[in-house]
Amino acid sequence: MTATTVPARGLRVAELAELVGLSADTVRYYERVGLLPPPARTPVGYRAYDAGAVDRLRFIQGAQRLGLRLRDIAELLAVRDTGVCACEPAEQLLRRRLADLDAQMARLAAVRAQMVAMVEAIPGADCPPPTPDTWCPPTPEREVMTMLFRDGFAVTSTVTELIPG
Amino acid sequence: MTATTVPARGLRVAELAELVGLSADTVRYYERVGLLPPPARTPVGYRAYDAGAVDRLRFIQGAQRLGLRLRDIAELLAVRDTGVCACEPAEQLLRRRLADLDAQMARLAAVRAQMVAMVEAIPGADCPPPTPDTWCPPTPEREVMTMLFRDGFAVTSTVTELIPG
DNA sequence: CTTGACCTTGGAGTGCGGTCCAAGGTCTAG
DNA sequence: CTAGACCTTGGACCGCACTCCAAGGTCAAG
Repeated sequence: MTATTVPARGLRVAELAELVGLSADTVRYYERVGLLPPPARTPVGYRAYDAGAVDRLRFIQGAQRLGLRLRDIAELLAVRDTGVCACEPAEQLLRRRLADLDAQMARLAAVRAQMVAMVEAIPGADCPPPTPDTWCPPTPEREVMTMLFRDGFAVTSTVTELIPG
Repeated sequence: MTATTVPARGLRVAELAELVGLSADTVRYYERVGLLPPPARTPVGYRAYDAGAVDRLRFIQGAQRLGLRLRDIAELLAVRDTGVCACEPAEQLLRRRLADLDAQMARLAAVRAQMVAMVEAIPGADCPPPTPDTWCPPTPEREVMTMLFRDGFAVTSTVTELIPG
């Protein structure tokens, strides 16, 4: 059930692009790098896409939102195109990406804490002139944040474990 | 109190770089783009850095860990070099960056949830062949994560508010 | 005196994900 | 029939933060 019905003549590149919220250039770019298979052509050489292209682009956009790189997405699509279930490779990719994500979130949490500490420590008008190495205060080691996931998973982070140096 | 004492002859670019964990190329690059002032030179033209350069690089690294771009850091340093307290511009920069950071974390949390949902929904060996638009399951709207900061700040996110489409 | 490790410069290349351009062909409304 | 909006291609360019290169100068050890 694709939202908009595709005319029999096929979609022009700009029409397809607009349907999914990309630029025609981006769609052609995806074709160049192998994410989108070469579409049918009208007698005069215009690209003519069918509904599959819409789904494919939406899939790409979804995967991109998960933080996968085009390179990975291409791999996933290649497997999916086999007709074989793409779940196994997808699961590997997802699990790896999930670990990255958790690390990244922990890092961001630490950074956030340090920034909060710095903002809090900013004095009114009387801060000592350029103390080398800091612009204001050092950050002491302390617990910073707990991430509490609905799936029961939790991470607690401290500043210094994640911001060495 | 800079850890290592700087020889009277000044630090060669590679020595400075090693001291802070960068490459000599990167140090020269920082000079090119205006983050590091042109250092003294030996009679034969070699760069000769003093301890100030070490502090400056550490400052840059710290700011970089906060997610500031070199462009912003240059601005900050320019103000600091005035001799005037850099806190005011720093605070602006930090507050803006803090907002970005919170948004980014919320987005990551939502993405994480969607990924967890997808991984959980992956069937054993019997997943239906390439359903267009998904590789496996859709994500229902649901609460996903609460971030609980030590400073009393909290954010709760749901999937669909952050992953439209 | 030679060898090899450093230093200098300007400029080019990398990876990522696009974005824009020129020169030409096509299609549609008026 | 013409204007203007589309389409085609190959290739150049963007921002970011580096990273590498070539061609030449310098310096310390053996």
